[in-house]
Amino acid sequence: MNERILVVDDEKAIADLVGIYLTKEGFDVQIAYSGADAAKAILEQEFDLALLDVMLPDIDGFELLHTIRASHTYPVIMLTARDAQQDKIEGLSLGADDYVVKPFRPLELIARVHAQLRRYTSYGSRAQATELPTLQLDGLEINRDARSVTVDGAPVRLTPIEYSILLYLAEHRGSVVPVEDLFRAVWNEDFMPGSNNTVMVHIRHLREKIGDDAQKPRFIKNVWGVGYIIE
Amino acid sequence: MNERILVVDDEKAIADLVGIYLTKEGFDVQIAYSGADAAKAILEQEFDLALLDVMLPDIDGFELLHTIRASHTYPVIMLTARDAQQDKIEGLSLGADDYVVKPFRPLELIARVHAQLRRYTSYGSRAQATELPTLQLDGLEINRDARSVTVDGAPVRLTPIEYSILLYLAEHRGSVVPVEDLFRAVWNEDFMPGSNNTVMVHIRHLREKIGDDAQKPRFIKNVWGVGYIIE
DNA sequence: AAGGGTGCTTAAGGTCGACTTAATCGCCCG
DNA sequence: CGGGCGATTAAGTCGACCTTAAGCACCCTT
Repeated sequence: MNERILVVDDEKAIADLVGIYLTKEGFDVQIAYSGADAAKAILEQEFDLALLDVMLPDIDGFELLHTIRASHTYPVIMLTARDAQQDKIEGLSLGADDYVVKPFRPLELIARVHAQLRRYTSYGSRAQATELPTLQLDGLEINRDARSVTVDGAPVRLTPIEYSILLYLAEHRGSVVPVEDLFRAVWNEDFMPGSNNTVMVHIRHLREKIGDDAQKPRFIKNVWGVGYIIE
Repeated sequence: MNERILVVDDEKAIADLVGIYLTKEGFDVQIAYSGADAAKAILEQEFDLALLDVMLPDIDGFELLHTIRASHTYPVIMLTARDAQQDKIEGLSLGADDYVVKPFRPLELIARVHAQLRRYTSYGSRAQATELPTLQLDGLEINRDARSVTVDGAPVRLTPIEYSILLYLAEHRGSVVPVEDLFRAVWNEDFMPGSNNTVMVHIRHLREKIGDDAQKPRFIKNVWGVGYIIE
């Protein structure tokens, strides 16, 4: 059973985008485009985590937070806009388990969601679908907390983009990741002709650092015409 | 028998939220929305810990603290508003065991409650794992009680902000702390473009005082594009 | 076997973050 | 009211990192 996540944002584009990323992560996503819909969903359904936009036309996010807390203990992450008055934002985000400032990188949001679920499922009542802070595969080890990577025990220093690429591929190991998806997850921008090359150069640097030979790669393999995969 | 906790805050929303979080942790929670109610509860009931808002319409939080201390020894944690630099010192010197600045993360509050209860119950009937007042790592030693720091045994004098930064990094050792998180934790304000530089200057002073070279740091290491880490 | 598309490599340039230094602001205290 | 200390802001340098471009190698199709 996958974790169920409630996403609340009146901006359809943002809500849908977030929904897509979370779905790709293997979550069951429910989207509400208004505070009213969200309130209804909160009362009628069970979730493992909620993502609330602070600014809603009908109900503000803080009220929804209270609605949730009245009968549930699952983590709540608030989405706040950067422009609005900071004091108000702080007040509103009071009581949330975490909050993310818009615009955010998809990977950052995903990371925070995972972090909260880790804490919730390990301390809470639910059976643990243990999301470990360190990811291990073959001789490759990724520590999310420290953002560190080791290959056969030897530490490897990666740049932010290299790390993001590796993490995304590792978290989707066993699945082919289209270059387009990879680009959007890491850069949070639309894929353009030419972006392809950018990704490739980073892949190359990455492979160099983790000791991967493009001709006979141990970790990051290319799927011709589609993208990359870690098996 | 669960520990009993008294929560005092005139803002119903906040008090209720705190109550929910504590209940979820397994505590018996009693909430007072006014200083008068709180005073009554203090006299009539026994508690293991109290959370007091400093700003109350009718009675000052410090007065409640005195009321408690007149006949009880259980830990008291003060909730202070943003501007708290002065309140902090005053509250502590007046006998509060800890303070939490609003807005706070629920997890932080819970952690402090647990810490205080551990200390309190370890002196009482219940044997418990001791909460170490001093944090040690390599040659760095941080004494929370005395707010003092030594490097290889040599005392180092830090300003409040420097100390806060070091303490936060030390408490999260092994994890990369994003500059934004660090800023929010120390300043209790939202991160703005330009805050970055402020953090850096303090990091520089800090490194200077603890004998850290930015090029090859022993304690505070930088993770490019993200933040800082003590390993 | 040839050709077009795709992936790999290399190198150069531009950008951005980290560090440093120094000047200014604000506050407490004498 | 001025001195001193700490906090903040500004400006400048340096180096790491990212992007872009171009040529080469490889794969797949016909």
